[in-house]
Amino acid sequence: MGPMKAPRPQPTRSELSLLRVLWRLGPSTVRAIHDELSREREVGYTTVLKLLQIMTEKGLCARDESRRSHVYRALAGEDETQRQLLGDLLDRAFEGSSKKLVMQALAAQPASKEELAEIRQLLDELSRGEK
Amino acid sequence: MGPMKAPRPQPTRSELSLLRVLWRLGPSTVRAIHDELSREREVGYTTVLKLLQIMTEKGLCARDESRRSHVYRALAGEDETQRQLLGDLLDRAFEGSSKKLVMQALAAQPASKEELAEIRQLLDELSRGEK
DNA sequence: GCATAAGTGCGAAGGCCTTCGTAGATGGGT
DNA sequence: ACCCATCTACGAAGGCCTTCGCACTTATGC
Repeated sequence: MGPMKAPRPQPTRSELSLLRVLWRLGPSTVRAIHDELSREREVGYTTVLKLLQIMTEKGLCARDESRRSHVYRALAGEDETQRQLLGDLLDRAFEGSSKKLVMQALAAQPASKEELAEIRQLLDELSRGEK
Repeated sequence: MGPMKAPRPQPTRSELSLLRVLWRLGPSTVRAIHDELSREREVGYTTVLKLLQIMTEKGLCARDESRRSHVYRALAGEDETQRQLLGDLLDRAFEGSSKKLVMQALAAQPASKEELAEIRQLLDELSRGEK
């Protein structure tokens, strides 16, 4: 048995909002991240900085200190994070039934016809694999 | 415009775990809820009591005090709560795209063939309405 | 070179969540 | 009537999250 590596912790609410910015912009300075985030909500510069430092400690992102303005990049992937959050919600609120979850999601937030078609296609692939 | 009635707050992690018990058991005493919850994790009796009191204040449940042992019942419905949680996650992590959410959910937590069929059926209904 | 702007690090306040101990009230059995 | 088990109420501790002010450092422009 090798050493157990700590799984990436689940991002908190505000950490996730920073991750979303990072996913959108790619590696960025605090300044850039702050500016981008400020477009959707008011937030202090040092708040963003502090959060990024915490996220770096937790392994959610990494930073390049070679320049004076450090450059942060996400370590947590978007898909990985989404699946992590979904898995958690699945356990907490849907007794692990992804069918229930999917049906509630579709019922609550109707998707467009095109999107429904894409989902159907995925469904087909899954059924085939499942056969 | 009538008076704005406060929307039901989103249940916290542990509130949700109590709601799940209430949904399963129906109206119950603290004792019964505690016993049931104890089957899955260790928790103090007064912890459950306190949480139920808080939930009552928040409007997540209501209690009948006509007997000495108060009887609690959920006010937040299961479907309603699930949709609320999904909606929140949708905003926070999926940029509001239910398609992305559904596809990640299906990819991450494969459902059985039967379940996939049920989902497909729902999809058909939605497509029809969407036409 | 010096003032100013921009950047990082530190620490701490305040809020919410979770948990539970303890006190006091109430009912049941003998 | 009394004792014990059961119940509710209250408060508070501790943890994590979020936010930011302040001090210090480092580049930039005149």
